[in-house]
Order: sequence, then structure tokens, then C-alpha cells
Amino acid sequence: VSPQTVSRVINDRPDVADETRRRVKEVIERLDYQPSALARSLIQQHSYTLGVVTAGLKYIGPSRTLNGIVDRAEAEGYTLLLKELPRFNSNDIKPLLDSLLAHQVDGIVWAVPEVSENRQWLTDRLPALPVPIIFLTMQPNPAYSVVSVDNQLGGRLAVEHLLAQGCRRIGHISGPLDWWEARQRMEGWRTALQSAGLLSHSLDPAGQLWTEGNWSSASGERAFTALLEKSTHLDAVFVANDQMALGVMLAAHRQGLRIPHDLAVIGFDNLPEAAYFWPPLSSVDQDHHQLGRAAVAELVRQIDIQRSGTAPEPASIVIRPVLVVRDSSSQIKKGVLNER
Amino acid sequence: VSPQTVSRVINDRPDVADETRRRVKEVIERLDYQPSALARSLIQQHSYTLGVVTAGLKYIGPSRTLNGIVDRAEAEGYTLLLKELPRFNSNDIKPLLDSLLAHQVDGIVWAVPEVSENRQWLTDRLPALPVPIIFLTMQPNPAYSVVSVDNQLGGRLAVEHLLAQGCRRIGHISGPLDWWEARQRMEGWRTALQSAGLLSHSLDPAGQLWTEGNWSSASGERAFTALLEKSTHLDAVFVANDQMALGVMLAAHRQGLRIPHDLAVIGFDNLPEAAYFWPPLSSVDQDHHQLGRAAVAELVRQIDIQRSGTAPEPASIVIRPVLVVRDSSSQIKKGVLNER
DNA sequence: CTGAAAGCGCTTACAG
DNA sequence: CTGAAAGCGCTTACAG
Repeated sequence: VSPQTVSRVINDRPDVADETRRRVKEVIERLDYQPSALARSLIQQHSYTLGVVTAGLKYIGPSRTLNGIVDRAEAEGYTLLLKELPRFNSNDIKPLLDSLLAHQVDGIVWAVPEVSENRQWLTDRLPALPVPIIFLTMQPNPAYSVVSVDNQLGGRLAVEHLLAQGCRRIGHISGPLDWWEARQRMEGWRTALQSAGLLSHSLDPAGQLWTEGNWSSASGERAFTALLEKSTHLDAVFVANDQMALGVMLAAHRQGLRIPHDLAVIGFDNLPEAAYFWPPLSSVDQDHHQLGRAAVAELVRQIDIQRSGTAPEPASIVIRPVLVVRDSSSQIKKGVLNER
Repeated sequence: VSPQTVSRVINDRPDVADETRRRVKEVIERLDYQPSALARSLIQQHSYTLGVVTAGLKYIGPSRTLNGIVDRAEAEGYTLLLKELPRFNSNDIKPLLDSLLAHQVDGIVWAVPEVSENRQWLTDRLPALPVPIIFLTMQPNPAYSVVSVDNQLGGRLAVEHLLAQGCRRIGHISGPLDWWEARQRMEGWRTALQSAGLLSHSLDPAGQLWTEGNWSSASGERAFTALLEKSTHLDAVFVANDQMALGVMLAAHRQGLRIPHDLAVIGFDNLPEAAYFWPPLSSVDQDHHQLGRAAVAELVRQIDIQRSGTAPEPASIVIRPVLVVRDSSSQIKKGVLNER
């Protein structure tokens, strides 16, 4: 039998005699033969491969996002090429991007959060990019395809809940402000306080209700100690992630503060462990897994469109976070609070 | 200029005139040309690509291991193809393996822990595998290349520390016993107790000192409650991971038990958050990142050997865990303990 | 319904 | 030092 007949059988083409097809299939089975994906990609100019660029894989957020990307990619029949940026704010993306393109990926998922100047390369490189690319976790922009969580909404949900619980002096421990996500969560905190008439100055100018952390538990502990020094009568704190909130609670325990009676605490991310912190931590849940899945779904859609000849329109997808209330912020005795 | 001259320039061959080399380089630069990795792999029969099979990417352990794999692979100049098993105990690895081989990977890292029968395929498939493969987290075996942490040692370290603190009734909450790691940690607990003459029966036959969890915090909480019901005078518990230990501590708080005075607790994994639990949790540290790096280093070594014509010898690498002591198990008032 | 020819984008001998 | 020829393992027209 000739090679192209085998090719026809493998690709389920109709123009093969049943008998031939049967015989070829039998031999394929017996030899455990499988076609070279490489040769196939080369000739078809279609690799069924997606490039994924990630950063901070040692943290749980990026891993869960990657998990969503992998799941959806396998469901769509795509194989993943994985690359990692050495630092979140790296702008040295040329070797990475070149390597992915050399492997003829059909599309790219840029699963690196927007931090300081790490989107600068976009202006230079994006116009010449031969394949669709989706960005995760950055400011939506009509020029690109972006999938993000509404972090500002998350911050608002947290603070509005605290207000409903009777809290009035609500502090904030933010992530590093060169992170877009950190700025958005802080903005949510600010707007909620302003709407309630509890933040008269436009930006808490003395910074009395706010301190900056670096996402780690250690920084949360430090930031809370600093916050207590400059701010009195604090009755609640919205912390920009669960790890820092854990550090805050440890510091509060050591100060003899009771949570939530003396101090209500809300985190962000809703780690699986948050429900087992002491006390169980209220948190804004963001679905990293869905973020990854949505990105791949949109990317594959754009690849198909591009392959059919038309240029795909950029799309922005925003995922709404949800507040999960636990002991650290509920059943506060309001009377006690009002006395203070 | 002819294609093969360009090829020579790109591959830094000596036999090109300096002037020609300069001109070619300039054009490459100007056109931002990059050779197709696909075509190259096809002709060289060497893809500089590694297949990675992982499972449970939504958990922090597998992610950190993957992080180590990625870091080392990039340092060695290899690109990664990432696949995920749908379940830890999946034995349906044929499509996965076939896909990796179709992409002509030069080697495979099997970063899936040994769970129930998920190594059965080895006997059938391994002999015919055309590329080296390294297994992570399984029982070392002279027939394969394996990189593992010494989980049994970890269990012993934890229990010996508790004994040194004066604890005598030391319980264990294990992971699911179809996991090799769970069995090893339990075995470490048992041998340490036996050496101290504190476990007369070979296996705590009534199971009075032991309960099985499923790694989650929720299961830790349940398991501890069950353990308290059947076992009195418990003064310490060695828990097979930090998440379950968190659940144990929550249940202990709710029962009014003081940690470590009434109950000492030690976990396993040493999550970054463990130092900020309440109280800060003692834990056996296993370096997932190093596990991943070591696996890739060994794999690349074997690829080079195979390429030079000889068949590589299987190698077993064992990484020693380290106990990190924190408040949850230290400065126990021995007098108080002895009274009970 | 089946096979001979050409080509995807490279690299490896082999000539000159 | 440089180029013409052959081939990696496939698929896509084109003949028959």
C-alpha cells in the first residue's frame, strides 16, 4: 500500500475501499504506528499546539489558572507548550515569544498578570504577531483580547458587606501597587467607602487607613502592625489576598484582638484553606480555573476564525467575583461596636 | 546566498567566510527571521522538547514541582510539552503517551504521584518506550529512574521530635492509604513509636491512634473528631499534610484544646502559610521545587547518554526532608503533660 | 479507488 | 568557502 493511502485511512477520508481501509487499520494497530505530529504540522501549517506563558507557578493562583488552561486545551484537542517568565515584571519576552513561534503554535495564552511595565512590548511586537493571543488579568482594552476578573467589584463587595455589618473604620492592606489587580481592589475599597460618605478626602491623603503589602503572609503581618500604629479605632480591614489576611489575623491574635468582635477581616482569593483558618476567613472568591478555561475557549474560537480567512475581533471577557462570608466578618455584636 | 549557507551561519559552523556571515546575520536581524523548530526537529530527530505529565495542578505540591521542572528545563534549553492526567489514579495513559511521542519528545518526566494502580501500565509500555523517562514520587525501583522524597524519614523526624518534647500518646492522621506517600509517612510514624516502645502491637490493631483523611482540611477536621472519640489522653498528633493539620487545629480550637499545651500538632509539606497558622505550625518540609529540578537534570543526562549510543542506567534519587519546628509543637510544659 | 510527483522548511553529506 | 542534491515524515493536488 502506498503512503498516501495510509494517510487517507488515518485522516478518515471517504475515498478508500472498505477492504483496504480494514487492512491498513489492522497493520497500524499491530505496529502501534502513530503519525509524526511534527511532519504533519509542517505540511499542514497547523500544529494544534498552543503556547502558554505563565509566571509565579509556585503560587496557587497562577497554578489554578494553568489548570483551567490545560483542561480546556485538552478538551479542544490542543497540546500545550509551556513557558515561564522569570519574574512577574519581566519585559524581556523576545526569546520566549520567538521560541513559541518557532514551534509554530497556533495561538498564545499570556497568563501573566499586568505588573508595572510588563505590557510595554505589546506596542512593538503585537502588530507583527502572526497568531491570535489572549491576555489574562490585565486592564481590558479594545485593542486586545483580555480575560479578567472584576477586581474592583470584588473590593466593593467586601467593603459593602463590612458596612452592612456595622463597621465604620475600615482599613485596607493592598497588594503591591505596581500590580494592576492590587490597584483595582484598592479602588473598590475606596469607592465603597466614598459612597458611604466615610472617606471625605479623595485618597485618604495621610494614608491612615491604608498600608501596602507584597502578597505574602509576612508582609500582611507587618502591614497590619504598621496600620494599627497610625490608625486608631479600626473596626475592620479588607486585605487584598488571603495569605496577607492570614498574617493579619496572626498579628491580631498576638495583640489580643478578637476577630470579628474587635476587628472584622476579609481576604481575597478564597483559598480552599480559608474556610479552616482561625477564625474561618471571609473572602472574595475568584475562579482562576474558569479564567483559564475561558481564555482557551476564546483563543480557539479566534484561531478558527483566522483559519477561515477573516481577522478575528478582539474580545474582552470579565468574570464576576463572589463574596463568601465566614466567621471572620459575621455575627458582629453591633452594640459593642457602637460603644467603642 | 543559498539556504545551506544560512543554515551554517545559524548553527555557527566554522566554514563560512566572515564577510558572508556578517551579511547573512544582518539580513536575519532585519527580517526578524527565525528557523522553524519543527523542520529542524524533523530532520535532526532531536526536538529539544520534553514531555511533562502532571496531575492535580490545582494543588500547591504538584504546581511547585512543575515550577522546578520548568525552571531547569529552560536552563537546559529544552521546551516543555505539558499534559495532565484527569485523575491521580488514572491508568489510561495511552493517548497521553502517544501524543507526546508523536511530538517526538526527547524524554518524559512523569510527575504523577504513585496512587493505587496507576503504575500498572509500566510493565506493558515501558520496555517499548523509545525515550528516557523519569518518575517522580514513587517507590524507588532498580528497574526505573525515580526521584522521591524520603517520606518515611519525614514521619520519623516528626514523631521523634514529639517524643523529645515529652509527648507519649501520639496519634496519626494519614492521607488516603492508596497513596504511596501516605503509606510511607504512616510507616515513619509507626516505626518511631515502636522504637520508643510505645506501640506494642505491630499495627495499632484497633486503629485507636490512627484515622485516615483525604488530604483536605475538611477531612482533617473530621478525622480528628473521629480520633478523639476513640482515643483518650492524646497529647500529640502527626498529620500527613498541612491542609489536614489546619482542619485539626480548627477542630481543636472548637473543642477548647490549647495547642501545643493540650495537644501538639505537626504537619507535612511546610506550606509558606504554615508559619502564619494559629498557632504557627511545625511541619516536615519537602522541597518540591528541587524534586522537579533534579528530575529534569537526570533526564537530560540520560538523553545525552542515549544520544551518544549507550543505554543509560536507571538512577534513583532520594531527597531528604527537614523538620521545621514552630509553636504548634514546642515549649510544651512537660509538668502539665505528665500530670494528665 | 489507488499511486506517482511535489513540497512543508530545514540539515547533512557530497561536489566543486 | 559555497552550492546542488537528497531526505526527515508527512499531506495535497493531480493522474490514471
